[in-house]
Amino acid sequence: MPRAGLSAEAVVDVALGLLDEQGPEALTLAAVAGRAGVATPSLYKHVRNLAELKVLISVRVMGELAARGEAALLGRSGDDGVRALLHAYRDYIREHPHRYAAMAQQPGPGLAEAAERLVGVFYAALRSRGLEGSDAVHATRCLRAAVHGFGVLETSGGFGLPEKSDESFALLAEMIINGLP
Amino acid sequence: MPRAGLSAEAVVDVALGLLDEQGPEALTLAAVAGRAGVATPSLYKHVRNLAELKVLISVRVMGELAARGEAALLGRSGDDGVRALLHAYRDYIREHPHRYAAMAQQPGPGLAEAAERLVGVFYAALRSRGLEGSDAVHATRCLRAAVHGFGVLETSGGFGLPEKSDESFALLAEMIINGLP
DNA sequence: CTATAAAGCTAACCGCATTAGCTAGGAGGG
DNA sequence: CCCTCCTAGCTAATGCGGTTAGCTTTATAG
Repeated sequence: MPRAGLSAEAVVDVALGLLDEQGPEALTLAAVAGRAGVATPSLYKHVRNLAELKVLISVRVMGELAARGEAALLGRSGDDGVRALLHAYRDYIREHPHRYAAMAQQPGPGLAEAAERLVGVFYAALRSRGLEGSDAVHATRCLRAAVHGFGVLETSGGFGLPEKSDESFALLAEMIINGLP
Repeated sequence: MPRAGLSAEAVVDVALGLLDEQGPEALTLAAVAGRAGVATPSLYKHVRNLAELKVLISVRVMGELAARGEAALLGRSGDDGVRALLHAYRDYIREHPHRYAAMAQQPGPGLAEAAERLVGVFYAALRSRGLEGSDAVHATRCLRAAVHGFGVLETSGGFGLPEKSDESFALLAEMIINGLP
């Protein structure tokens, strides 16, 4: 019988597939192993345990999100840049709700670098808007809070009424942009 | 040996204590039973299963939060009311971070009523500020998103830098209040 | 004083994470 | 071409948490 040829990266790939298709409940080592065509304990050759797998997933997702944000910022500056970043972030959440939900965690060890890059994107957008230092720190928090909160509420079904959530988000984005110091 | 004299309410009380002191990981039927001085399966006489216990916890927390908001709104109107509501909400999250984290869920059956009351508080604040109908719906979403996002980021350690988060929150609140239609 | 509904208990099962220790594929050196 | 060694993978086993079934006991109503 040929080997499966796994690796930590491959395990994360499989786990992300599972996450996207069946949600966070389904993210179990047994399920990942099954989908990878391997017995459960074999995963431990590539990943220390479930907790570490989750960290690796977070790192991957933070990277994707940061890349989206950086792309949105390309060639834009000022309010336009901030607006594009906010919308790019929210679009990602809508495309991969489970992936995003699996990310929101404390900045434990191993996550610091990826988290820094992600926050850096917000910081960069605000710098091009003319904010620096303490002002930028506070503003970054506001941007992150708004977009994170909106994404969570939207994808977890918190918006029951028929009003279009696109409109709600546009309002939120403009409120924040116009309110920046 | 005398009976423990449990009830669904009492089970929720015990569970909340556990949640507050040891976080969401520790919220296990075994732990609740132990703290209540009862064998694990005995809990099933009061609660259908763990999922239902979590729903009951959510209902309780939503109620507490709604009560806080209603109290903050008493005797205030317009921007003042909205500001007081936002701060009251955030204060609750800081006082009971685990409790709040355990609440954020989809509006499944049994939660609808409590969720409605909670959303109603936001709606009321906005009405006194002069918003109605569709405008109020969009604005409610913005308020909830901002305060939820900020609370989650703040309590999960997302704000690493030394800048005071009180200041950040005040900025967010004012940005939103000034940006209301 | 007794009958009954409810509260509690023990025993047992299942799924999942994790560990220990064995087996075998396959690459590198002789 | 064969031997050796590393390591991916396997099986077996443990422990914990949730859940179910079925028995026992308490307390209360009649």
